Amino acid sequence: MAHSDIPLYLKIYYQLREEIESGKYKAGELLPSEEELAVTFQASRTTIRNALQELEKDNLIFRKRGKGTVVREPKTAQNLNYISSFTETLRAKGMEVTTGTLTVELVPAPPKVAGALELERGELIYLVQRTRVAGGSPVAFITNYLLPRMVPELEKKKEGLRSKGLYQLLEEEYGLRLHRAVETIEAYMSGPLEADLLHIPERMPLFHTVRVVYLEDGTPFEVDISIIRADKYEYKVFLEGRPKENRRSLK
Amino acid sequence: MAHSDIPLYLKIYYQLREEIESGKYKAGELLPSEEELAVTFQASRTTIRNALQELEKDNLIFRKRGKGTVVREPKTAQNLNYISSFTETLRAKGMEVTTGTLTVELVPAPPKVAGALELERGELIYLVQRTRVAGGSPVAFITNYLLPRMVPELEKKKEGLRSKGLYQLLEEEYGLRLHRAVETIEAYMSGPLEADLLHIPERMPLFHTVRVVYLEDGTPFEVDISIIRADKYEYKVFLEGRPKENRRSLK
DNA sequence: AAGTGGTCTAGACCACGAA
DNA sequence: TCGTGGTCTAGACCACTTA
Repeated sequence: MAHSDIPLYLKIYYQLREEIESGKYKAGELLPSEEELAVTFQASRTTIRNALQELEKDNLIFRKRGKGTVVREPKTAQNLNYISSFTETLRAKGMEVTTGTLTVELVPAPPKVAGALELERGELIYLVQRTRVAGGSPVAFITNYLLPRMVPELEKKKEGLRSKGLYQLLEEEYGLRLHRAVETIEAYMSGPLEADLLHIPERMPLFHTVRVVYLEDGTPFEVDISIIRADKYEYKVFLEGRPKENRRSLK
Repeated sequence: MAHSDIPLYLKIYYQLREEIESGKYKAGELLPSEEELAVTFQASRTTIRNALQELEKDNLIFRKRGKGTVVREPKTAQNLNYISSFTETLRAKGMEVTTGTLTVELVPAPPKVAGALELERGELIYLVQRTRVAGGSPVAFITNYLLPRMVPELEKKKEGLRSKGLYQLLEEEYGLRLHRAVETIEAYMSGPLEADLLHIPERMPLFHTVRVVYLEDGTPFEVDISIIRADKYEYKVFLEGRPKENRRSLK
């Protein structure tokens, strides 16, 4: 009698999420009190609170002491900024994305990349370069540098990169968990090189992004440099709250 | 003998944070086990876990079952994306920012803005337009639309906008708490209008951003439309984790 | 005054990682 | 096998909101 390994509080979380999303509890309304939920789910209040905490992380609810647990307007229950590849982002919008050119090779790390990834000068690193095609025309030229010790024999997985996003492959094939990333976005105009790579005229607006990705333990792991046609793409950034004051207790 | 109203778990959180930041526990090292901390702080393990959870939210630690609680590399303990004004962002980088032109007026809401702010067509709304100047030249033209019922008599605070960022004024003068925002970033080239507003040639790369800001209860409250010289500015985006799978229990 | 979420305790058993 | 964090219980008192 497989009683599933999912912790109780997560099961409760899923069910409540479903009920909120299905409209059983509407925006602005109160959820049943923690005490009531504890009875209906046959769980302790602590477990209920654990489930509610997950819903709060998802921004589906917020809580008012003395009042109750309020269902949020779905409009602001947006996702945060996740580490997604260009391909994943476009596909999530329903666009079809294919790969044009694709190369995978081991090269000495360029100085800037070596700095970001904490390497010695000239250490070998995987270089992946791809053209991404959407709607029949190239829309982005993407360069990735990856630490070889984390992705051994990457060149053998080359064909996987045609269909999957890079990050999906890193997760599925190497079990890597990406934790954080910092991305810098600039805009500039195409020159002769970009015109050639993306088959566009010169003096077209382009995004130039540099992203450094870190693993759970803080190791910098990958550098992603993308050149993207600005007339075919827009960035969405989700912002949350105001900068924290550095509160200190007065004693 | 004021024994302070701060909950015990927060006091423990502050102390541990201090000890991490002061270097008592170094990156990569383990914190004492929850059991040990419970003894030294004379608190239950639940309370200790509450404190550690706060540290985890701050990205100062992460936990490994069977192993212990690990102090993170400070490098990835970066801030997330907060709702900051253009001015605040530039000032945080140490740049001096002043205001060029500045207008505040009540106008009928344009259709797109009325849609984003859930207004009736033609309802009146505050329109704030400013030129931001850095290093002697205009770098951005910023347009804000704000709900009048939330910021009564905004025109009287006009001069405050010369020195402060808009969001700082909203907090300090109106006690508004900004909760979430969604920003869309595009790049395009200057035409005659932009050339005039920012004193630049045509066909220069520009950022065009549209931001909708929501309050805690989910009310859309403000629309910010900015045009920024791309040769003077870059965006930094902090990304966190991978998109959640939509796991469902199988029973 | 009654009901809500916030904090806290003292225990228990489990799953995982390392020795 | 042992120590770690993860889950869970049953109870308690407090702070805040609303009536």
